[in-house]
Amino acid sequence: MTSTKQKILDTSLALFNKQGERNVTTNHIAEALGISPGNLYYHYRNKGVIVSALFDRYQAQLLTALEAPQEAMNWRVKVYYFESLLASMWQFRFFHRDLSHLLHADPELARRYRAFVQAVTDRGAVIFGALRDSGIIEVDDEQLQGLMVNTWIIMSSWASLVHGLRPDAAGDEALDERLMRHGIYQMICLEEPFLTGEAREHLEEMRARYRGADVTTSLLLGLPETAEEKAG
Amino acid sequence: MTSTKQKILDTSLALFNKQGERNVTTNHIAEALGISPGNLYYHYRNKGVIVSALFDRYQAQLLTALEAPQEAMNWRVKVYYFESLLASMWQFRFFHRDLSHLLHADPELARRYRAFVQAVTDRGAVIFGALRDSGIIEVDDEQLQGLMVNTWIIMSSWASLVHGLRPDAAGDEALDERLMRHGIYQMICLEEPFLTGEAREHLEEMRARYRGADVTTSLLLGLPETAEEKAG
DNA sequence: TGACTCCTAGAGTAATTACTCTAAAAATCA
DNA sequence: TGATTTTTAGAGTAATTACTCTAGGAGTCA
Repeated sequence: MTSTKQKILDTSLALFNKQGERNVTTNHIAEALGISPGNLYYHYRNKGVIVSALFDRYQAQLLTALEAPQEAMNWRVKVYYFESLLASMWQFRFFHRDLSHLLHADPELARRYRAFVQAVTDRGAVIFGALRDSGIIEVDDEQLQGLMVNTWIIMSSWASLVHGLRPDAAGDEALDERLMRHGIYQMICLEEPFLTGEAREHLEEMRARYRGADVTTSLLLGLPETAEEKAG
Repeated sequence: MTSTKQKILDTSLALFNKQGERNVTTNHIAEALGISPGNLYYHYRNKGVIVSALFDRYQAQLLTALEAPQEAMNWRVKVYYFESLLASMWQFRFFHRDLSHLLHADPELARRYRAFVQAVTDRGAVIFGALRDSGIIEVDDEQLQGLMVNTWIIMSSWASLVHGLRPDAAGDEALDERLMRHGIYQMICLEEPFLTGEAREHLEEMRARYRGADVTTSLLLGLPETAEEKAG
């Protein structure tokens, strides 16, 4: 028996992800829950604090996923990082999708977001450093820095990109999952040139595991991928 | 003497870039121009067609910038591509920043946007192919595909990223320019591992030319960069 | 039972905003 | 000049939407 307060967050998140924060009114949220608007406002005094509470969740989840590795780094641990990070960002994808508006509407959230990115890049640097120390990637300091920034961009934009190109994926869970995982594939492409040793040996295995389609852009652009689809 | 119709587009673009499409009402646009709302609606029957007209401009400009190279590819031409592409995207940065909402609000625009991305990736493939044929980069087909998708992500997200992290840059033209150019630096980081021959020899020169700061994340996160700034 | 607190309902409001309508000024043309 | 078309103004409207307010149910503890 989850509380009304929690259910409001869950439902808001689901609706925000599906329709975008701008298109979800507080009345919609209440209706989806079968409660009154007044009830909703009893628990959250305005829409902004719902968004803010969701950001709390998102932030906590992502920073946890970014905690420095306990054990020695290896290519399996690395993949685990990629996967859990992208999964969290996917779960709260409305946030990056509507980032510009959300930050504009709430300066305090904007401040917190910047601190959050700071924390993410700090922890990211630790992780990439560990990857280097473990001989998984071979990079100099400047390359590491560039790689990290680009990784953050890909990660934080992936859901938006997919949403813009494949709005039809909403509701199709299998396709949704496939598109999400292809984001990991793009992250693999990003670091592939720097892979060394054992990690490089497993490159093709990793690629195959996350590649969403034979032809990347077909998946992203929603073009037919197989001969049958083309025929049908 | 530019026509009112053109001036409406110019002003809308400026306001959209500065404040975000959602936060700019038709009345604001009219007021900024010193004309009446009625006048504005005489020229554009609703707000959507203004956005749509701006997309026309953006699309035309970007696809022109993506035309296949006439002459043989060399590293200078390549840099020219990067710079003119990112400049165009920067000029219309409101578009990618509010993409999710804009596409949601106008299914026809969404359709056109997808065709646009299709055209961009088609032309992008030609250009990256030319880079490979000219011996500037060394990549196999899969790497080329991954590189191109990642390049598009970085390019199309750069303005949003910057806006989220450095809202203070609005109004400071020098800083604005510097942040934009650092996007090119990130693109250089992206393809750096694949550079060969003469292009690689000019790598450091290129990096220095576009690098916005000694420490990348300082620029992005707005941290003090120099000893004086730290002291002050 | 009664008192007290938490939770809920739902009608209603104030503010915003995209957009309309009428009418008149300005430009164009016969 | 007069007729016609293009362009402009600006008051006004309908719809949306975040949010309020009052009143009452439901659980808890004396």
